[in-house]
Amino acid sequence: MVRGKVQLQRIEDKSSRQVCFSKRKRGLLKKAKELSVLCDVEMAVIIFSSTGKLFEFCSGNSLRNILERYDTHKTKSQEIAICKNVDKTKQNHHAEYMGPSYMDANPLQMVQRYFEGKNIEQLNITQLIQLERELDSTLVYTRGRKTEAMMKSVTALHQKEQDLTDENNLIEREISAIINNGNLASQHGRVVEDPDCVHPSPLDLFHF
Amino acid sequence: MVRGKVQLQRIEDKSSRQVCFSKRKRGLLKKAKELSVLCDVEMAVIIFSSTGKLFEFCSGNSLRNILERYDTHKTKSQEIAICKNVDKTKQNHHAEYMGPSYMDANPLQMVQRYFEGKNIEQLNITQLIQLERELDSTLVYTRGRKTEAMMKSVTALHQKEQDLTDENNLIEREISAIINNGNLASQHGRVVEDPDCVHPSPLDLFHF
DNA sequence: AACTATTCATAATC
DNA sequence: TGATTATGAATAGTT
Repeated sequence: MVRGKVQLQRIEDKSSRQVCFSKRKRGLLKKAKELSVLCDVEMAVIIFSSTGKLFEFCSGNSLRNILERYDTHKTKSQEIAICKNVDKTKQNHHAEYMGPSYMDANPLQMVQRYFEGKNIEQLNITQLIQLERELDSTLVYTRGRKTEAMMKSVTALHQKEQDLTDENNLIEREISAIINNGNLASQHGRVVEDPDCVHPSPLDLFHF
Repeated sequence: MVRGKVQLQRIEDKSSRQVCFSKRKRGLLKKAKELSVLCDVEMAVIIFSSTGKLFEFCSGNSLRNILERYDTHKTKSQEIAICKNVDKTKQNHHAEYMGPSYMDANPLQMVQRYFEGKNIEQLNITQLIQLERELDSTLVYTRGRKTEAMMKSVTALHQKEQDLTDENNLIEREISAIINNGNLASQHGRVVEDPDCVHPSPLDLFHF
């Protein structure tokens, strides 16, 4: 019996998670087969259980074929793909609330603690290969996040610079106006033009 | 309204098929996301519509990572063959058991969970750089260990091969001796050459 | 694109 | 584990 709406968050109890995985995996693979047959589409599903076991589905005969088609498709429209990914990550940031346990710890410490526990000296080859893969993907992820963060930072700095420039221009204009007014007042009492229209800042060219 | 059980076969009407695809694709991707989040598994879904358009889903950050893991998994049987050898020679009592807390989550999920909760604006770039450096050096170290372990494995295999070859040669000589003894007894005391000099094993070529 | 009448998936329970 | 069942979710057909 399903009680209330299912919360979309990691099931903490290991056993329940395993049972849920088993059931939902079956359900998903069934749905995948239905979709591929009913709608006559080429598709692939790859699932790694938390124990590292691989489950897969593909329409047609070969998953490898689909992956190749995927690669072809990707290299063809690489720029678009990159844009999409950026959008995805942007959305994800605001997506959902995370348990506090991960918010508190420093990620560096977290990772260090993890590797201390592993005792790399004593791992066998299989474990080393697995660890290498984990490290690699974590590194890729981290680099991505770093780049993103740096880009954001650069953009923010640029915005700040722009704001300050604008402010400077404004002040400059005000000073000019005051000086001109002073000149006018002392000379012929004429009013100055709006400086906004007269002197557009050259820095405007750097908008992006 | 759903009338009767759905037939598992291609929907012939193009329009209905398109509508069905649209609906079911959404459903499937939703289920995929639920499975990946609830059960904390790594997975990917790739769908090509009949019009050639690509739809995809992946847990974590990169579908490419998952495909790489898939490839690695597929070629794993070779690795296991190599590993068994070394694991036997160098018993790893210590590595066998590790605290379950560290074995459960992989570092990528750990790091992702940490950063997903944060807004990009709040990210500490210094933290990310430190993390990147740590991951990079651990990765380099791990690769070194892996290479070393594999070399040892290969050496051990080679040694085993050498031993077996020696044993074979010994047996061969014994057999020759027996046969020759028989010949001597029945013919007239002629002695055969040392088989070692006559038939060097081709496997000797693989010394390194 | 909405709206239901149904079937389907599955969380809880045994 | 495996089966059952009450309930929420998905969706085929209709508008």
